[in-house]
Amino acid sequence: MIDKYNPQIIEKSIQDHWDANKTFESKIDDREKYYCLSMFPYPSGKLHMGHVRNYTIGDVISRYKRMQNFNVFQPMGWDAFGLPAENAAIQNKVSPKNWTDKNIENMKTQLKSLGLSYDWSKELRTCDPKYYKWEQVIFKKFYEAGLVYRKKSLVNWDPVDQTVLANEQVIDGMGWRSGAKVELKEIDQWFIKITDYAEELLDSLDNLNWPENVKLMQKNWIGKSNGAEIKYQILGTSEELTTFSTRPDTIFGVAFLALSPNHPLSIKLGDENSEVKKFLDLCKESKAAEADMATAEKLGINTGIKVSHPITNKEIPVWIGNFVLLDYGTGVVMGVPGHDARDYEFAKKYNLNIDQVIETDDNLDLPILDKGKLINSDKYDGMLSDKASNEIIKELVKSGKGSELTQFRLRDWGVSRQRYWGCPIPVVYKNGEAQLVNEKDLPVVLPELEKNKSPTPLSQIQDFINIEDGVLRESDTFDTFMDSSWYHARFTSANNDQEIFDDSTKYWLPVDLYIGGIEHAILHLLYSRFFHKALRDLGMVDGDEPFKRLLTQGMVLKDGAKMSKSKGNTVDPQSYIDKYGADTVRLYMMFTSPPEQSLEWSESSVEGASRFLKKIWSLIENKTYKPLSVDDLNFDKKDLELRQKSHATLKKVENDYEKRFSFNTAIAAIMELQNFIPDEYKNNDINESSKFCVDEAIIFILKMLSPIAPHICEHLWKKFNYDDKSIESWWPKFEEELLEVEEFELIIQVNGKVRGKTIIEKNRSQDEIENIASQLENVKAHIGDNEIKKSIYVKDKLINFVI
RNA sequence: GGGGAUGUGGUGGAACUGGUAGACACGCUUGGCUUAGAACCAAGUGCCGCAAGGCGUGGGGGUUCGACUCCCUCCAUCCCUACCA
Repeated sequence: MIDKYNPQIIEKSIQDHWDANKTFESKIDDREKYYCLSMFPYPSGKLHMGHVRNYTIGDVISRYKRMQNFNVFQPMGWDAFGLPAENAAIQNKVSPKNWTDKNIENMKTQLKSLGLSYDWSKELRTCDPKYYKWEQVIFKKFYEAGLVYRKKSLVNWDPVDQTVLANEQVIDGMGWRSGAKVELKEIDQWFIKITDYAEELLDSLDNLNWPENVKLMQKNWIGKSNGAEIKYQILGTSEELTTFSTRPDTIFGVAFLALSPNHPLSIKLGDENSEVKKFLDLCKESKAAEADMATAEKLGINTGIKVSHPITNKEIPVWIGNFVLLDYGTGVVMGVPGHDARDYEFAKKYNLNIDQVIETDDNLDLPILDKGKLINSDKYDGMLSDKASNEIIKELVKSGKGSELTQFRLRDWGVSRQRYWGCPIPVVYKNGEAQLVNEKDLPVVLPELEKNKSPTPLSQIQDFINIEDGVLRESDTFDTFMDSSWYHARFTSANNDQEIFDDSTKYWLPVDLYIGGIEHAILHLLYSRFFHKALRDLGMVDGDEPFKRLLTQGMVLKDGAKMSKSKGNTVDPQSYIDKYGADTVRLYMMFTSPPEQSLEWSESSVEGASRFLKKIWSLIENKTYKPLSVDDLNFDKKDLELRQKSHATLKKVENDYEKRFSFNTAIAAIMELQNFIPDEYKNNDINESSKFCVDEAIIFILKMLSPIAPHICEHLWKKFNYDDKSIESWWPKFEEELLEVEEFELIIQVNGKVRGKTIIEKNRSQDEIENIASQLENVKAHIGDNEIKKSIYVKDKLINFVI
């Protein structure tokens, strides 16, 4: 009698067994290591579908690698500092710490119920002083290495709440809580010189086994551009305005210069002129986010100042433009309306000259953005853009009005946050002068909040910031991207209180495979790469890159949209785990979409996944392995076909798991194999050769499926009783000679359309093939009386007659 | 605004290197089992057409003997845009 498949019972008992035996704790040994890391979650309270998908992918690969005899390290931890904890604390009157701790506890239980093979003995949480102590140490070392400095920069300021707002907290220009009009404000902040590594961050992308789109995004983000620095003398003074341009070939088309509203000259003019001041104030009613800046209506004001063109000496007006960023280039743009879309829009609006200085073959309407041939450019007329740029730079160098310059779009990393729930920046100010806290005095511990008191920025906690007369503590915390830039390395030495990294770090790093959401393609991954390189230069880690291979998973959607509380379209994974079991949820996640694409949630497909596991269960549950030797058996055609299918499936699944991360097609192949087993083979009273073949298929199916559905496979493996080892202790081998077939299906096309199919032996000559193909009735009918002009033969695949 | 992706039946997807479009599932239809339903089993299922056949991978154009795949162009959706993580 077949027992019913009851996932709740078997999953719980196997998970308890894993826990009790510390099955997934890793130790250094002499096997090849494999460090498989999934991006750790922000402990928001509950797992969401994106987590389930991410962590299932990582677990499938970890389990597969373990079966391939790799020494696998798969840790898990918590990105535990951040804004949501502060918001929840204000809303629910609990401290951010308690809220976070409770969430972690809950989510950890959920992760365990998914059967994820984590080494929990290395668990980290970034809000733990034992963790962030080392972050403060790193910051100090960066400071000593000259990578840290202070400068003013813009933030979203809520004048009512008197706080700095994150971009997402500014809604339609208003503070989300106060509703007050948000303004840009300049404050002093700590910066890390990521730009020192811009060139290397760009160059070493080439060697990474990462998706091309991610590498491209990083490349564009770093944004190396070659151009020129060009100086314009301000008329009536000896002062100059310096601009950066990637298109010096368009210099004869300059119609205006535009200053950033935050440029020192703009601020000076604002102090002198109330109209300018009004305009600068207007520019402050913006949001710091680039997308908002770039889509805002282009506005400007003429300063009345004029500069002289460095080549023609013509007078050029200087404007202030709200679209000019202080942080990029020199904060001054040379406006060439004929050949730049933004400059064109600006010039149209304010009736400035629009001159064409570049000509191309196909473009007629200005602005012409492509390179081409110069016109209206004096002695450079007729020259091509690239050559002209070089010549013009030469002339500017000669006259001392310019030079060649390479610029990066990448800006230094502002790490200061004016918040409570973050890692304190280990600095004190003695009489206003910043000093790093001594290493022996680290960590600077985040002060606890008074009971039932909402969190406030550290600057308002007097006991914390006032140390003694004339000595104040820094009140900013670190950007949480700091916390997540080095956790992958700390996992390897998680329990070492004496050193940040140790011999284990040397053994496990780099991460062999890093898995996480595509939304982290730029910031988190770039910061982590930078950290790794900076730590390397401090002699703290080896190698140039932290993540050898990267897998970016797509979003989990419902009704075509990202699941979110505000849209009310969330699906709670836990209810599905409770109802169907972890194996079904894991199988569903892996089967429904390839990992890199977005996944549309579908209720009924979960049923389908569950149905497949039930089929596997009823196929195997009442069967036991029978030891037989191939040499004593005589296989008939059907037996051999099944063996061929089993081995071909194993080969395909290996390729899909390893090379393509294509779990959906691997599962489809396993389903095909399961469907391929003849019904009569499913009985227990069959002859020995058939028994051997069906046993082989069962062994392969369980082995291939176990990384995805580990509980049911482990359970059935034990019952099947092939050996007394865990199912994860070895991976089967396919036999290449079984895969060789003598026949194939020839496709016959006439003018590229399929008109016939026939099964024939391989390795025939083209003449033979043509002969056979043209005999087929349907092919004959389509050729008719027409002459065959040409025939194309693709060996052992198809023949195409062209008439 | 800029950067990066995606678009294939009623649905999720497959086609890996330019060579059979729709594997594998879901759903649906019909039949079996059942008092009935659920579950399960079997057959069918891209669209139009009685059929022969034609059409078909977001729209339009191109390259090729042959295009989901390569090129141009347009449209829609999603991700990132430096203080959400």
